[in-house]
Amino acid sequence: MGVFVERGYAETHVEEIARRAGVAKATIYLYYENKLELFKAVVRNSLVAGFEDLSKTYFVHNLSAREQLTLALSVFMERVAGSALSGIPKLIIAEAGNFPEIARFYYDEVILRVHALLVRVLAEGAGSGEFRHVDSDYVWRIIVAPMLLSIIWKHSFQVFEPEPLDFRRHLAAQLDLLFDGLATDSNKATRPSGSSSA
Amino acid sequence: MGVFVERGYAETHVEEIARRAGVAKATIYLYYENKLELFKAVVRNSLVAGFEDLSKTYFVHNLSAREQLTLALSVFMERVAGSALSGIPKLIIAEAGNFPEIARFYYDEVILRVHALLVRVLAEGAGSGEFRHVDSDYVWRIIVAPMLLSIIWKHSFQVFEPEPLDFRRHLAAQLDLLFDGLATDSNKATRPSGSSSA
Amino acid sequence: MGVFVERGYAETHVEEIARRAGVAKATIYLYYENKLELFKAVVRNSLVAGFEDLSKTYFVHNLSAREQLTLALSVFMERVAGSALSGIPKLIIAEAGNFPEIARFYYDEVILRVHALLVRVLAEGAGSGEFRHVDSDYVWRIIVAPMLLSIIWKHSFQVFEPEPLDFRRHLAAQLDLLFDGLATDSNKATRPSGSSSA
Amino acid sequence: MGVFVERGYAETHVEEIARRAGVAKATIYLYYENKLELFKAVVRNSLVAGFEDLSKTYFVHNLSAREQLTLALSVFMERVAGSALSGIPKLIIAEAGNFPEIARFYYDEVILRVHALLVRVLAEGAGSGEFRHVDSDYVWRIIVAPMLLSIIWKHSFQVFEPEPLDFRRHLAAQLDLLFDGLATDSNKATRPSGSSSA
DNA sequence: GATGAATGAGCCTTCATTCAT
DNA sequence: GATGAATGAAGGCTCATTCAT
Repeated sequence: MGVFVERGYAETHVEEIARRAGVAKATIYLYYENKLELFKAVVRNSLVAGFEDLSKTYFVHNLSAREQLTLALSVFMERVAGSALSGIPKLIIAEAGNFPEIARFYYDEVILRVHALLVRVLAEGAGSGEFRHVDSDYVWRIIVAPMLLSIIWKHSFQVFEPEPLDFRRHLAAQLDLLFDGLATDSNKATRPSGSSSA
Repeated sequence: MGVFVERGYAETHVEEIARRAGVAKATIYLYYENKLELFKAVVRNSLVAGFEDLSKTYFVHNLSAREQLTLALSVFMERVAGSALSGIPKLIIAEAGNFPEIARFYYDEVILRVHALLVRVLAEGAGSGEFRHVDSDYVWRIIVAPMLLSIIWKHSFQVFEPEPLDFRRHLAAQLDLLFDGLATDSNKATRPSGSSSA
Repeated sequence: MGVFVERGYAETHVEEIARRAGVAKATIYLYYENKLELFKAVVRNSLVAGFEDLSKTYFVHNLSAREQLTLALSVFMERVAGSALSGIPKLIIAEAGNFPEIARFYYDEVILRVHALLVRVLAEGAGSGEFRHVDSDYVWRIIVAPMLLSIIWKHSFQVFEPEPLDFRRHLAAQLDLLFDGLATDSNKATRPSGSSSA
Repeated sequence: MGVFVERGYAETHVEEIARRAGVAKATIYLYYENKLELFKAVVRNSLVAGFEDLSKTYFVHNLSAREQLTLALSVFMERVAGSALSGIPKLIIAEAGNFPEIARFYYDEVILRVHALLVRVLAEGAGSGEFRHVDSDYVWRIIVAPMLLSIIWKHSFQVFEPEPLDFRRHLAAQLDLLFDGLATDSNKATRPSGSSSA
């Protein structure tokens, strides 16, 4: 799968895939109808692998909303951003124009789930008083964004930097900001529905 | 430029570029040595256009750090994400593997500047007491991330949604979170250097 | 004309011809219908120039056959082999396959004349007792051959040699051999019609 | 190989080569990197074939210099001039300007060998008293010239003549002239080292 | 008369795909 | 089941030629 991620669909030749698989080019066609199906299979399999990997960890309960959010992001960071799976999103982004079907697949299988998950956690947090009420249909993307950026960074700009991006520090920075914001207390917006300040 | 953004480099045929330009294929080669040079020129020109567009607006002074940050993100949102320029970053991300030279160009011309700008504003904010002290070398990416995501969303997943992403609402959600964080006051982390605690 | 000789017809571009002529490419087409006509004109003109050049010298009379032969070869050597005209034969040889019309032209204008000239001189020499009777329809080519070779050498292999071919020495070697042969007298073939043996 | 000889490199299209070989154009590229390599291979192979063909015959010993010379020229005439191999020299001459590398190859592999061979035979002949002492560094080309001319004639001008060139007669004419010269005995140059005439 | 700009036609080359073995 | 060999289809690029200015 690495080849697809590095070079993109068009620049990835069936011959090279075969070589890396240690078989002849023609052999590929015994298992896949054509290059596009091969590509889809690769994406699908990686996605499945990703799901299984993620699900191993996430079925834990009795966590506060904050803990859930922290856990979700941490898990993603470790299992996806830090692994070979990180290539998938990058690939989807790059090829969405040429293969809407694949983008759709990813949208249905990944994006909608992430969306649902985050909206639920935000709602739980708001319900429990942990979180402020926010525009969750938009906020969820703000939360996801740094994850995505870390992946893109890794695949596209890492090479130009002296040191690799420290995923833990990246995550810490996000969580710090995410929960507490950038402003100092005296500079916070005055919110009528301030919590238990009284 | 649209074709390159939609289809990527490989799937964009010189013939189509020529057709859209209303000239014959050979004519393209009067102005560009080859397809790659054409591609680079397109990216470069768009980037230049982007810079000029941005710089028209950003030379404003006597703004608080918060106002600067808000302004920077707003301007980007309007001038880049909301315009045809949004295709550039998407394109760079997709083709970085095949054309490191272009990725490098973008890194030097865009990313480093954005980095410098944000780090400076963060420092100013921290100096003036507006902002908390944060890990600015990592935080700057967290701030940029939602901008990037909005672009990617637009180019890769917008089509699958009933309504287009509302850039203003997206920005508002980010700013809300960015400055104030998600946690309610009583759930903030206790920070030793908490400001108005006294 | 140099370009045609060096590169051949196909590799000689109208653009370069124009550049060397100090005009624009389109200007060429004001004077020549197309590239082929231009090529023919170049060949024709060079040939005409060659003829005029040669004829200036050759109208001398009262020479013995041997003197005539010597003169003819000398003149050719100086006026053709040693000049830019040498390119013509090389060019004809190279392009005869693609442009039989040109080869024919050369055959009619040059080869047949040379043939006639040499056959006549050989006949005169035989008549006067200067030369042996030889198979003049074939011998004439043997006489021409070294001339041609000197031209080919110059255009195709000269570059690989430390010193340029010395045309005078080349001619001297030919004349020496041509008149006296290689064998020592005692090794000559015994010819019944030996000349002044009686 | 015929196509290259007839049309030259530029006018020989890979498609036609493929057609003559009874395969598809793309098949050619399975065996040759590109058109130039194909061309080189054709030349090289023909040359190799030529060498093998020649060497089969020439390892004969105990021959007088005259016999050696006669044999060499006869063999060349039969094996090269009279065969398809005759195309090679014509091709080299035509394309030397565009592909110096190939001309060099031919120079090294063929010309230098021929040169060495002839110079040696001339020296042997002079040593044994069979031949006069001549300027062998120039004379060798005079000897080769008619061979070359016969080839060129065949490929470029044969078509315009009613009868094909008779190689045997051509060779006979050359040998006749080569050994005995053109002049009758009484018209020979008076050479001090005249042999045993007395 | 001269030319800058434009192009149609064509060739080399690549690569996903097929198929006989 | 695997593959070596072959190819159809397509794209990048070149260049002789045209034409409005």
